[in-house]
Amino acid sequence: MAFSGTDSCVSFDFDTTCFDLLTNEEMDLVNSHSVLVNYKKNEMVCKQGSFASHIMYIEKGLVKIYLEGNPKDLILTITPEKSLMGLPAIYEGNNTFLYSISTYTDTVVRLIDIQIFKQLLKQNPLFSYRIINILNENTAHSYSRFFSLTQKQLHGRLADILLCLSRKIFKSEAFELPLSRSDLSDLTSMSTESVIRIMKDFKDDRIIDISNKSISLLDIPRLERISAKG
Amino acid sequence: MAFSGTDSCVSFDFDTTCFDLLTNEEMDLVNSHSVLVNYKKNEMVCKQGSFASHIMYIEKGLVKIYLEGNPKDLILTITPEKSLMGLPAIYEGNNTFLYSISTYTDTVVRLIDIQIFKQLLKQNPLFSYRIINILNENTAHSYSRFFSLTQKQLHGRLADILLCLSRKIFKSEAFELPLSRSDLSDLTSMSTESVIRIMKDFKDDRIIDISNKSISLLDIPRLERISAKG
DNA sequence: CATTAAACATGATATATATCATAATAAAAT
DNA sequence: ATTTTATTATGATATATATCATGTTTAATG
Repeated sequence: MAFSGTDSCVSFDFDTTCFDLLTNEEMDLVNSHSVLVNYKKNEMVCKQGSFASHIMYIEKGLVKIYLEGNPKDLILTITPEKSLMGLPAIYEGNNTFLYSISTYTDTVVRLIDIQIFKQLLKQNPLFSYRIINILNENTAHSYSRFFSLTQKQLHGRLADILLCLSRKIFKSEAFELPLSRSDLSDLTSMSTESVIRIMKDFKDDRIIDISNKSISLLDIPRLERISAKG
Repeated sequence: MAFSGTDSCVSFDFDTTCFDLLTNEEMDLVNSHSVLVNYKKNEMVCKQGSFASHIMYIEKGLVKIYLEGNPKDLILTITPEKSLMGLPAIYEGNNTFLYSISTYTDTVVRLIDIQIFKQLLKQNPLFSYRIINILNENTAHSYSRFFSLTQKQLHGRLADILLCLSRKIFKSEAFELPLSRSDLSDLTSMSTESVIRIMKDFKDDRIIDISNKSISLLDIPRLERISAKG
């Protein structure tokens, strides 16, 4: 597949922030117009469709960004710390959140006044150039997932997600998964039962090992082949 | 469905260009570093994965932007004139086209040197602010389609596309469709036969009328209900 | 104009995947 | 600790949708 495989994943690399490009005065402005908020596990950080008064930056924690659906949600990305969220709300004429966000772990989020953020974009072109880079990174990621979800079948989609959780989020071949099977199903656009069955297939074939919430990828080349095949 | 319906569509509204925000000197720079190219029907304008030396602006015509897949492509958008394309290639470290583009009609494209475009972004913050708006519009559109393709079934997906072609591209309830059934299938992520069958269903139910390449939407409220229901 | 190729159409069949039903665990709450 | 609730698990069945086969119409080409 032309658009296959390993980058068809969950989140993006860009964890250098954009804030190093601000002057001291601009940084002061950010600090004086932002607040730190602590969220507990499974709390909602923002609600799709509501007015977006702020841009969010995860200082610490892990969240999901998702579209709300009936009966099933669609998780767009799992996003770790040092990430900006809510950027698409910077759109003249409709300042609402495109998606909902909720936490998997206790999470610290910096909420930055959107007007201040817009002002910085308008006055500091290197800052906005960096933001354009981040937006484009997100777009690339989004297309990659788009392709995975629409062109691959169950095994390929789940392989994509497992590879990406390992590489981009937990940066290890073995990790404790805070997501439920139902979350994995919202991430791969399949039923929860299918997630469970395919996890079992992978386990029976010694491609992964699972015990409760612990997952370890035993045969990554094989997972990559499954991902590439579709 | 929370993310249902009418904006789950093919292209975006933003046909005000960004070039009105440039100074005369900047506009001169654009003109001296861009070329107009004429493409015939069914020609490729850019190839996914190749180096992106330029940003593209459609002066006239109609194109598809798509991800190449095997065996099937995934059409991301149908894009009419006065649109910028290739913006995601503005990404430090990997200047390649994320997608391929090819024409449905004879098309005139302005190719703008990407280095000049980047320079303008870095020196003119209002220009880059406008580009951020365009990127965010594209993101909103992309999520909306993402939702449609992953959460709705065939009838809903086709209804979405028909509504959007009518509203956003042809701006009429009756139009000549330059896309083949196979294109509609790449757009809705279903088989060509399914497109044909569902078009027939819609015709039998007097929701649309089709004769050869002419399509007219007879019962838009009904199409909207089909779209909303999934 | 004749010929070839492409697009459209339709029925029969196969299959991937969801849904439903019912347990068995594990986690949370009283 | 014990009840309640959520999560994981597994088999049987249903169904949406793709695939295959074949024919027809439309468009392209020599």
